[in-house]
Amino acid sequence: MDTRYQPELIEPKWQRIWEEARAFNVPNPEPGDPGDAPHWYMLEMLPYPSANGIHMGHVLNYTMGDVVTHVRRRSGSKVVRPMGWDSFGLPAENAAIREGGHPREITERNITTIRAQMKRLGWAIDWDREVAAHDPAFYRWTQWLFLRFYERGLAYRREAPVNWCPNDQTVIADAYIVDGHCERCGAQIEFRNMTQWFFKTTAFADELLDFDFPPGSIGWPERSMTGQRNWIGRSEGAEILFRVDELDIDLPVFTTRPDTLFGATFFVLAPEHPFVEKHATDEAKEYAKHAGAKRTEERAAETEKTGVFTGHYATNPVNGDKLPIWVADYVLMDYGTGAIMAVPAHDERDAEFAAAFDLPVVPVIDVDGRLVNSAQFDGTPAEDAKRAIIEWLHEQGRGALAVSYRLRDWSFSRQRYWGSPIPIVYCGDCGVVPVPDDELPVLLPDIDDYQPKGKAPLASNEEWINVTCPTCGGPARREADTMDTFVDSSWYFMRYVDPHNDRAPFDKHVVDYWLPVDFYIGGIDHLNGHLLYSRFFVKALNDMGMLSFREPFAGLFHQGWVQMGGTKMSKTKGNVMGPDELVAEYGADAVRLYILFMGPSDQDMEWNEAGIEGIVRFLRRLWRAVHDVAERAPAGGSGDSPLARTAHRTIAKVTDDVLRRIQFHTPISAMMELLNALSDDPTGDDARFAAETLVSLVQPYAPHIAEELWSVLGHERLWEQPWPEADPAALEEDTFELVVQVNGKVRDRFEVSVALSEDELVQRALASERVQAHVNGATVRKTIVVPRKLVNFVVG
RNA sequence: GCCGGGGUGGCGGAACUGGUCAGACGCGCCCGACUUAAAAUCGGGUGACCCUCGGGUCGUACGGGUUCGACUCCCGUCCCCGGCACCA
Repeated sequence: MDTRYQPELIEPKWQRIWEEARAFNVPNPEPGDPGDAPHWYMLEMLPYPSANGIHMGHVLNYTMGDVVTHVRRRSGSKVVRPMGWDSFGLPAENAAIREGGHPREITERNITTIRAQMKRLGWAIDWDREVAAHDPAFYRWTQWLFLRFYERGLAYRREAPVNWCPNDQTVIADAYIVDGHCERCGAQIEFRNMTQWFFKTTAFADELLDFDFPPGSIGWPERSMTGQRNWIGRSEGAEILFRVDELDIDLPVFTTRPDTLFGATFFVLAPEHPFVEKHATDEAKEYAKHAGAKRTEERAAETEKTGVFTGHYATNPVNGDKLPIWVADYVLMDYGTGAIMAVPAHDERDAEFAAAFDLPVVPVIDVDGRLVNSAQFDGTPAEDAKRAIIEWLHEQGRGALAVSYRLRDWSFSRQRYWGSPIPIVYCGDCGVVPVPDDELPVLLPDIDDYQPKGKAPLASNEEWINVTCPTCGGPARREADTMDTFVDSSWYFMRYVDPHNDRAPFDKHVVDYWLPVDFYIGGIDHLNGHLLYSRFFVKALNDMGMLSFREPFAGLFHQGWVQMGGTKMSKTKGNVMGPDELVAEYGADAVRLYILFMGPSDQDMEWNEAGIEGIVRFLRRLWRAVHDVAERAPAGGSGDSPLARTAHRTIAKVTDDVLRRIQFHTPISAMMELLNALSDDPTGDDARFAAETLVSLVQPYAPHIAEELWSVLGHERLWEQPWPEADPAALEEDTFELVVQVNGKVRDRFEVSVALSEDELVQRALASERVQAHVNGATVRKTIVVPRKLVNFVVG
């Protein structure tokens, strides 16, 4: 028999067997299935089909998902684990511009490559459920969902300042801007006023703050929930009306500090505030024009406060003070009301402004946190004063409790070609007209010129753009912008469970059966984008009655970045390391094990190929040991040997780490320890049991070698064998190593029976010569006994 | 500034509810076996310092504290990473 470990032979063999056996295809429940059998939705963020294929970050992500998939499957759950393609988007379009060809051809070529890479890694994916965002059978339903949002006012069009990427020639969502730069290409983002499509994410701002998962869910990491809450940025305060008497209008302000209302000494408007254009002096208008053109980051970077008096005064409703109205760029139009009451005594920014323009400062809170200079509120603690002043304002009809959010609506129209068309036409008579459902999908036409020119490439396709109005039959034009690819990824995980449905995006019963997703693995970079948008989609669709859950992802895990040279692998940085060469050299099993063995999977790791040798050695030793056992070890076994107990301990450790602790590297260490123990005694009592256990535990990590060795041990179809269970009796030890300390320092250790009483333990401990040497005749002041662990004598 | 996560051998890291001389497992390195040799493989060693070779002292960013006992809990300091940030 050839006993060399040759992954290049066994891996394709088992991959073929799994495919033929349809080992990992999982059908949906039959109609009428109550759905009470355990099931599990394992999801990993779908990949963009890059021309570079997948890199080690993907390998980490999908191997983690694979381990969980196998363990859950074999633990008795029906596990759905699909795969698909985030296949719209800029890189393919840019490649088409650069190198010619059609984005569709480029994308589909990449998908073919990546699918083969994925299959070569042996991931247990249900390929029957594969979906692709650019497939008309998929984007038909993306468009259909858009129309449902549109009908409810959750998708709308307005002119607004938006983030423009001058390099990609399109609008970018807030969540994908990093330090004022395009997250994708790195170009500096500009500020433009454009008519854009928005999803009304703010409609769910409050609800998005709560994370309400079904009982028993894994839940989200604390930092992720905190991160989204920060992004939403809820502030409680008051909206207060200040009257401009000479113009007979009210200017509302939002403040979180209504208790400082008596300290307001001036009033400031954002440069974009409509009041400025209508009522301010020419000088103030001129200032606003320049200041308003600057981006928020530029404004924040300015060290000196700037501003101009508008020529008008606002009346403080609480004391009748006439406050000069200024326009200054430290006030932002897109937060609160775009206007503030300035309280220089208690706000740093207002203080700077007051200092720069020599404006008065009136303190209204003393060192004890009580109000002063505040008439009838003097002496009230600030916290109480907030309520009291709001109440007073409310009675006067000059203010009310108010909540403000940092979150803004999601602009999702893109001025590029390779995305789903937005199913809207513009009619001279009827205005904005949605394309009727039975005309979906609005197919993305083939065009010759993808070059962005500051407007959508589709806009110049006269043949496509000119249509008849669905309402009146008159001439109309199609919307030429396409949808952000994050619209596709906001619902793909629901299409996965019902991918061939041609009557609806998905069947309610099917999504309600599988969702919410039990475990979702993906990068934390999508926290305020994709993950927030998906939650928004689910809440909206729940309101529409299309599904019964309120959260899409009941368990979330962020893998760390696989880095090279200290930065995350990415095409733009040119530090991408793919799995192909490694798989060819060491085999898929070794690559899978190694990427998980590198460290805690939620922590960033520096790619370093050197350590893979250790994993290859482990696999070779496993191979030899199991063959050795198969040939020489006796059948049966007492089940009571130290080796058997080690095997049971390993089962408990691996299971607990993977399922509860979500830690993938320590199980590998534990399996190495078991192999070390087995290698020491390959023909002993319970060697066969230990070998079978080890192979069974290795299977989720290294399924090919496990399957091969399982057959060497005389068994079949390991992938559907029950996950091993640790025998509690075997975990119980008859003896334990008693640690004896004197003054907290270990002085002796020896095996004792677990049956000994505390007194007996103390007697044994005192009997030790080493202990006596340290007690040395002194008085034992105190004795601490920790059952099954130690005895500590406090002496002296 | 606010919020979150960290700091353990030459390296990646372990120690899960304060309790087995902290350092599992692996990499690297050193020594040895096998070999003409190398590779592969196998065995041994590997926190620091001291040592009469029995062992001893110190050691988990730093300084304190709680405790019989602290990598683990508390207070303070330094540093690193991430999120939010002229958000009123």
